[in-house]
Amino acid sequence: MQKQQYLTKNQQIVLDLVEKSSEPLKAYSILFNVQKKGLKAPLQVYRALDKLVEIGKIHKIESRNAFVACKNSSCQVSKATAFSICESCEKVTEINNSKLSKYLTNFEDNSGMKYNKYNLEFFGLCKKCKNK
Amino acid sequence: MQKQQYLTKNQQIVLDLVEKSSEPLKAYSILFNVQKKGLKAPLQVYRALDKLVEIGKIHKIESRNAFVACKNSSCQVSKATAFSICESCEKVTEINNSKLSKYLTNFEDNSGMKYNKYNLEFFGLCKKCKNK
DNA sequence: TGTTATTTGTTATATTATTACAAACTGTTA
DNA sequence: TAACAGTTTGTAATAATATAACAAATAACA
Ligand SMILES: [Zn+2]
Ligand SMILES: [Zn+2]
Ligand SMILES: [Zn+2]
Ligand SMILES: [Zn+2]
Repeated sequence: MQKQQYLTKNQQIVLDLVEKSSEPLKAYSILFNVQKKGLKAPLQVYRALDKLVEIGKIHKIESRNAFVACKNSSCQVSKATAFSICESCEKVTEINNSKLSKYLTNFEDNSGMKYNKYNLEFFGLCKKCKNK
Repeated sequence: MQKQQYLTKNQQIVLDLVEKSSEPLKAYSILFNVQKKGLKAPLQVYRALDKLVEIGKIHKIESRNAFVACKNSSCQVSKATAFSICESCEKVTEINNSKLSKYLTNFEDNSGMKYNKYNLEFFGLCKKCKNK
């Protein structure tokens, strides 16, 4: 059998919720919201999240321990991700900038290490919060 | 009184331990190791860590929930950090590359957001692990 | 069908981090 | 000095995040 093509029921339930959300969701907030759909234990949510991250349908915002749906159709896997995070309202946006991704994907330093993945988080104030 | 110049006792104890370590340390591992020095509760460690991160003496590796001492003398505050992380042996190195930091510090996208901070984590295999 | 691998359900537990509040210490000023 | 304000510390309790272990159900397929 080749790599999974379809999402399992639990994965789909979790993905639907994350995609509907306008803000990053935390695992236990997801759990609370899918309990009526039958996912009763943390592990069921974490398993779904793990798989969805692996296949690039969602990303984890590491500094917030929260998850967002990928809005970037060219982002099939979670191996080159960049986000902007407002430190006031906590709005998170996935950055889709080909120059940036090219620059980082090709980045090499003198450590002899070959990078195959990166995650970048920018922090600041969004337009709205800046003007308050 | 102006901004704190000297570290408190607890901060110094925690910093000493993190600086001595060749690998990122987790908060509860730090706690275990400083208990003989009198820091008995998680909060004492977390408070020290928070302050040390704030003043740039240490950095948090977000994807690992672990802390490393800053090896970069020009890095007074934790507002522009980049790390390479080996996914096999978990070795972490702070990247000190002025081109990269200049590029990211000056990065602007079309969101109207002004960034004042970023954190970048590269993943891959270090030289040693690559040749296994 | 029987066999294997994957996914799921369930309980328990481990790990990471914060709240709340009282006590001790530090520097300032009446 | 004594009162005070601000900061740091100690302590207990608890919240929030994440994983281990194992049995049951389901899916792929020879
Ligand atoms: Zn994406
Ligand atoms: Zn904002
Ligand atoms: Zn540094
Ligand atoms: Zn390695």
